[in-house]
Amino acid sequence: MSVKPRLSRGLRDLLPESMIARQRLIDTVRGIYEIYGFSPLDTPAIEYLDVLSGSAGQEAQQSIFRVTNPEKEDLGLRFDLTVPLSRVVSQHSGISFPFRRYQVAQVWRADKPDPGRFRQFTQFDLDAIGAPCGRADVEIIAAICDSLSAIDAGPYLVRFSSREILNLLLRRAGIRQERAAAVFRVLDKLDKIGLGKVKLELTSGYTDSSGDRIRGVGLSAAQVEVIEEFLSVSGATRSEVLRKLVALFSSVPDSTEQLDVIDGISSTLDALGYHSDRVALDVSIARGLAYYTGPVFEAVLLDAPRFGSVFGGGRYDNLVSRFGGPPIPATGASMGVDRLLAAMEHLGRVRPVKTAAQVLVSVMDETLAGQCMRVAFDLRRAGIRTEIQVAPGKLGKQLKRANRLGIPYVVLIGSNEAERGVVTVKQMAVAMKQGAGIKGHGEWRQARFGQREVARGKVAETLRSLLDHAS
RNA sequence: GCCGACGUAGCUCAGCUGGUUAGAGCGCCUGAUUGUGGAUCAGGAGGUCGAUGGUUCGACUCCAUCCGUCGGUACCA
Repeated sequence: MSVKPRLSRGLRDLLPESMIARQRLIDTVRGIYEIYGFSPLDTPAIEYLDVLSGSAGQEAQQSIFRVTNPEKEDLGLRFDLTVPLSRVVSQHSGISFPFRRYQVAQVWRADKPDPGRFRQFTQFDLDAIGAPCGRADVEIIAAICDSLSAIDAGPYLVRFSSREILNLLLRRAGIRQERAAAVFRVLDKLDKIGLGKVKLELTSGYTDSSGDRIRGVGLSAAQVEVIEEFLSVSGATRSEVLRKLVALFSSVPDSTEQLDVIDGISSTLDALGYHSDRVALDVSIARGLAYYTGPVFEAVLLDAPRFGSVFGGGRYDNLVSRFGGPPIPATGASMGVDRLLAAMEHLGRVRPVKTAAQVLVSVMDETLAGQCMRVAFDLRRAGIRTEIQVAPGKLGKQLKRANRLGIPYVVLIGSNEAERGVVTVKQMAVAMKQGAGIKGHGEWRQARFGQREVARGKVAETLRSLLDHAS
């Protein structure tokens, strides 16, 4: 009885066609983070369950994939990279702060999968631990911008706000701090469900179209009015929004100090060239997450708003202290690699590439295979990504393979070439263009479009110049 | 998690109110002067009809449960 090949729910294979674009994106972003002087970190996929679940509520524990080991300990797969990071900085006493690291790795959540949302997915995190509010947040936001620009994701907007601004709102509206998490979670949905439903959910709740009862937070009408007034604060620039916030919160004690922090971040961003057209102060950004304590931010692709935020992050000054010791100020952001790729694919900004190979060295005649191999290795040593035909087959089949995989050049070495110490270089695209009008099979075959003979010693040089001109 | 729809070849689907050997297009493989992709033509492979149980003389078709997919909603550290 054979085993049926299959994958469990929410898991998927990433075939070469997906992996090539993905790795290029990751390489590009890694380059940005290294330019910023961040260092790489890796941690195990498996952590102790209590290490993972401490920070999150019990509802969060449900989405942890549980595992065990031969010692029968309770373990789980990491659901993000921030919690393992806070373990690392608490556990390794030799670490010197600020600890600025990046990490790209798989994480797992046992949630219901949705389009573009899987149970195993990749996050690319950038964090600075031991960095108080200010420059560290600025450089995280700047790195988000530089990454989105570098990967050519199209127009984007980083929106940021601050938990402290939201706390001012709570004080102005007379909402107790214990309700903060519930209120923020509802506010975070503004984009998705609109003001009307947000207001309902903040008060009495409502019954949605599927008949599901949505529980309300139970605020008073007067409190919701204050929130609505706050949410209507907007402006063309960050400084305009800030001016309005200063006016709005003038009656709340200490509000200017809190808003000065945001003002500082905003003006530094301006000085560095990150202006309001791509980094907006948007008071509706709450981030659902409970552990944020200061600035919070997220990024969307403006042409693909339905994919939601492709970066998310914020300041979490208390997270590390749950492993004991003093609070360590920290800030960071996480790129949703899968979501970002899905959005860019949707926008046609990811060119599908089936293979990394630029050249296929065909093998027409097994007795000449040695020569073919030598040519292939000459190309490889010249830095040209080269596949050599490793399975037997007719030339037609080999060309078909190159065509299908999108390999732009094929090197042909048969007895004709071998006798004269040359090889034939075929440019697949040129041949396709030249043969466009041809109807008959025989004529097509004999025309041998897009081919040129090159001396054996010049193959690498020739292909190098062809490739350079093509790109 | 909850509500709803759906599940037939690798993909997109057809299959009349239950009735013999389940079809098409695309894709794939082979071939059409043995050293040439494409187009065209000719062949071919591939499905225990999502799984299990039930109703029936008989089930791809009806029923139940499970699994999965899609849509909505919730969640998203």
